[in-house]
Amino acid sequence: MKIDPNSSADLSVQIAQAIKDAIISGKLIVDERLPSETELCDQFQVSRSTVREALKRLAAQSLIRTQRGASGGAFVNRLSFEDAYPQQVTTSTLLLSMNAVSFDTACEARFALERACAPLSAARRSPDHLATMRAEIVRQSQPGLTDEAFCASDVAFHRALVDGADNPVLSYQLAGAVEAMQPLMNMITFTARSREEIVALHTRIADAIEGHDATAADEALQELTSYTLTLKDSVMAARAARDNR
Amino acid sequence: MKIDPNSSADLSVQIAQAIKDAIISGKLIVDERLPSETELCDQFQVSRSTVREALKRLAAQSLIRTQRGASGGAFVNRLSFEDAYPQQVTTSTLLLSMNAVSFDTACEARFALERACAPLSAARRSPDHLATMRAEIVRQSQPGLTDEAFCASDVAFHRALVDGADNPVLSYQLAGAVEAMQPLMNMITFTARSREEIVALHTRIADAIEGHDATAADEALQELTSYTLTLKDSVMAARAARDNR
DNA sequence: GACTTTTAAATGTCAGACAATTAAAAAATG
DNA sequence: CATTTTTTAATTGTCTGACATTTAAAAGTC
Repeated sequence: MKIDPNSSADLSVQIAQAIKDAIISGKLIVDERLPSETELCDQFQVSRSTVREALKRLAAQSLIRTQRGASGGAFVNRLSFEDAYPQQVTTSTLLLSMNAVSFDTACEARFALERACAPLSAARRSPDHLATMRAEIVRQSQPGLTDEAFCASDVAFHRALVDGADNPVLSYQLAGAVEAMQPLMNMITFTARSREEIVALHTRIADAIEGHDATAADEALQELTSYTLTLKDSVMAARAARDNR
Repeated sequence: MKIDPNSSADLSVQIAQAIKDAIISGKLIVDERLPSETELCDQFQVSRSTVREALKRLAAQSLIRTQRGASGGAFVNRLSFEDAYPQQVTTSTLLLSMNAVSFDTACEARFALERACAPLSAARRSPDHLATMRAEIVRQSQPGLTDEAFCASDVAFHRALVDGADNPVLSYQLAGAVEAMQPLMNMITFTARSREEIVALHTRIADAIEGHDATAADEALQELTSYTLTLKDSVMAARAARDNR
């Protein structure tokens, strides 16, 4: 691991990159201990603050973890799917909010990806996933539910659908797409009528998944997509009318 | 923005989280300047090193950028899709390599997601995307190409297919799935025969996309999926035979 | 007015100290 | 000898103060 003394980049950035490269290339393996901060100072010929800033950069990306005390230090972290989920969700959420991604675009992406999972889920879903889906449908049918809770349950339902595909890579990728939609969905206030419709479609999806019927699941998902867009259009139209009043 | 003095978490972690929350919740908006390091020291009642470590954590996640000099400081960064791509690819790559995700699982995820994009791409692809796909097919047909270059071109082809859907959210999500597969694909050494087959399938895909034929594109992608798995199986079998010799 | 110089504010880096934590070694205890 | 307690040393976390570097704005010069 070496840094370029002629580079204009900050030293802590260069050091972080050097260590990151070593991890990606496999020169540093999971759970391996990095040299102590003092040793890294010697190695890179920089002060401890600089080394520490580099290490904090890596820690922020879950590439390393640190432990205090004797025989402590920085260790290469096994990047687990569990760790990566929330980061993926945060990033996706910020991408949507900061780049003014339209509801239609986000919705299209979400349902396109979800429809990709549905056939796999229909083939492989466990009783557990099915039970989760059914439970969320029950929750969604309860009258007193707030809009936020309804949306949260919606997310949980779709997460279960995706997880039913039993492919951690898909679940990870979809986590961002599905959960990041929640703030956008929250903007829609659901009437009793629309909730009923959504619950009906969710039930159709759950039935299809239970019956290993990929085609029926796909159809229901497609209808849910267009219904969601219809709903959004009517909410937007109503708002526009109110604002012009 | 406040931190909990009773928390056992590192101060720099708490401060980073407080600022992150402010960004996510919208209390700090894009391009807004954060207080200077000295001001943050006063505000959180900690030393400058601690504040700096917190800021480096945020910078590592592209949430802020810093500028030196007068009227410099830390600014809330607009998280662009371009910035998020490489992070997504790195994370996905590490997830695959550190969690011993099987080739089959990764392959399934990749093609499932790609098939989700294909119909949209067939409907909306620009001449530009089509030209890229054709150009990569030509490159893949050249005899002297190394396996690495062939795989890189393969990735470029599929990226163009995905980008043809003209949905930045999809492109972002797929970047991880498609590019992270490259190291795994590199493990397969492509014979002249298999390259021919792949180029033929790519041509069928490009033709279908050009003709706005979603069904044909999907069929070709499905065949490409099973061919890829066949190829991997034969390579693995050949290796096993060699090792037992 | 256009150019140059100076200044001040901000981040980047360094050096050294002490605090807090923790595992292991050493000592005490039964 | 086995177990518990104490000590020690290594390591990260935090603080303080200094200086270097960069940069935009202000001041000065022609």
